[in-house]
Amino acid sequence: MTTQIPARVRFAPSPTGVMHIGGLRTALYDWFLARKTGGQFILRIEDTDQNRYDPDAEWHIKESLNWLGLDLDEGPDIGGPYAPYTQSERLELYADAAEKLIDSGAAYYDDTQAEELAALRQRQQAAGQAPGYDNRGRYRTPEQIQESRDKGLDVVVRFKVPDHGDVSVEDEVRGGLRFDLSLLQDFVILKSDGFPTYHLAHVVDDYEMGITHVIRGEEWIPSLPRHVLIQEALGIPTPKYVHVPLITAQDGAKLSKRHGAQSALEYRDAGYTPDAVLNYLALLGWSPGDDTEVMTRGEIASRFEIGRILSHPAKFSAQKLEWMNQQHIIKADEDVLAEMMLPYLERPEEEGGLSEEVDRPIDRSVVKAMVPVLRERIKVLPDVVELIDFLFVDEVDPNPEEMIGRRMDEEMVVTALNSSIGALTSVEPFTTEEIESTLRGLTATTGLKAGQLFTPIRVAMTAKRIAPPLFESIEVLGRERTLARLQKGLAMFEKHVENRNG
RNA sequence: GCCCCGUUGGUGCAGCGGCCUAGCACGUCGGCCUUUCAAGCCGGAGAUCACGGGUUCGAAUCCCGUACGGGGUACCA
Repeated sequence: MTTQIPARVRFAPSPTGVMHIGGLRTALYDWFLARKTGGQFILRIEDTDQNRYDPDAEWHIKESLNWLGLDLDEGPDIGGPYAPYTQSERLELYADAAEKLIDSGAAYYDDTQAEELAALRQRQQAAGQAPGYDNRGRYRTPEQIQESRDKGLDVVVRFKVPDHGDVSVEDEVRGGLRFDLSLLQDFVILKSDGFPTYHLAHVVDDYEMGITHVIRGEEWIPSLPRHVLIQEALGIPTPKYVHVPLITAQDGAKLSKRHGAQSALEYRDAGYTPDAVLNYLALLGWSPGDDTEVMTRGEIASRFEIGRILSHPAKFSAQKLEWMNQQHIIKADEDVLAEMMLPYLERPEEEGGLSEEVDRPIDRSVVKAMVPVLRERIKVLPDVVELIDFLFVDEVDPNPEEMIGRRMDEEMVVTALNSSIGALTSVEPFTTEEIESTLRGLTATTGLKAGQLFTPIRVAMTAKRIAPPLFESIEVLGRERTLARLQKGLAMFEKHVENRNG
């Protein structure tokens, strides 16, 4: 591996709602780059929009990062050499920068009011012109501005965009980008409430914090020239810009609520493992260059390369995510997997957990014992609930009719149950291996096929047609409970037949 | 409208001028295995590499145009 300069990257969400998978994927790439290069992964909260501020959002963001295991080197809670990491606490910095730009003539105070701007836009549209600010505030005198201030009118700071020329920037995933400045109007950098706009704030902070790579969604490409212009005017360097492609839904549109679960924590609650989500998301817009798909986070981090980020949008596939989750569940460490399953089993019944009659905490040794046969049968963690709930309740209520499997008659059911009760009574030791060889031996003495023998047992034991492998289940259920269920099943079946026939 | 980005089977990717009669994976279909369900294994179907022009001995790969998709055009990020 070539030696690399440690990258300082920041994930800079604005706290306006839940954290969606698009943002999560950006955070992922930040983290991968930082970890691969031995740099720092920083969280910066961009709360410069007071109107859209959502007090729960910051918690949600941190919780999401934490769940995915994206550990921070610097951020609001843990601090760091460039604290504070919340923009609303750094307002002077932006005000200073704005002032500097005004002093140098790169920016100016503008007292054009919102209504005036709206009217302008309306007129432009009515005339079939492109809507946009017409730079009318450029030549206000200090006296005029002061007068507006005295009257309590809104005053903003706008950046003065050159009327001609163009700006060229290098994007790490798309290459050289060129923008015609004659198409760009003067834009606001400091709002009338004293807060900066994104354009000013992120440029100032990225410089102050020594950010080397700005990784963000491609929706930012059109405003790239603004950022470069500010940097030039401030006399600060341009960091490397990395615009990652959007993630879209199956219909090609932006992922939204109607496309199902989309926030990180919803995936957690639905039983996806952090590693699977991490792996799947990483591949949505990046690939290692060969056909490798299932990878650990360490493998991804070491193979991650900015140059291999795709430039076209990716469609989110819930199906492939499920498959990915399954792959990670199959590969996970047994003990870790058992621990991961516990919360889904123990959560309230109405949230999908085990029946209320089962006491919490549940016996984790039961879960642990079943993990080897469960892991390849579930796509998401909560799938285990209905697979092993029969092991936690005192009794089950089987449907006698289901005991009659394919190519079976009633007598076979009775034979199967009777013979297995006899055999299991004396099996010693009561282990999966012994149970299996004993029960299989019954096929010779009873003349039943394996399926004919095991179907009644399965249904009597679990009250299900679909269940985990029998022998393991019997061992875990234990001799007493197994026999009790088989006996009850047999009694139920005989009664059922009696009723039906007579 | 204008500006920007993109376009390989239903989906995600590989491909970086000849090794491509386009490879892998998800999904789908069929088979094997099998106590149910899975997992696993084997095999099949599925792509005029968006379209049209160039450049070249040779293009999915380079250039131009068109179409289509997405993004942007705020005192939102």
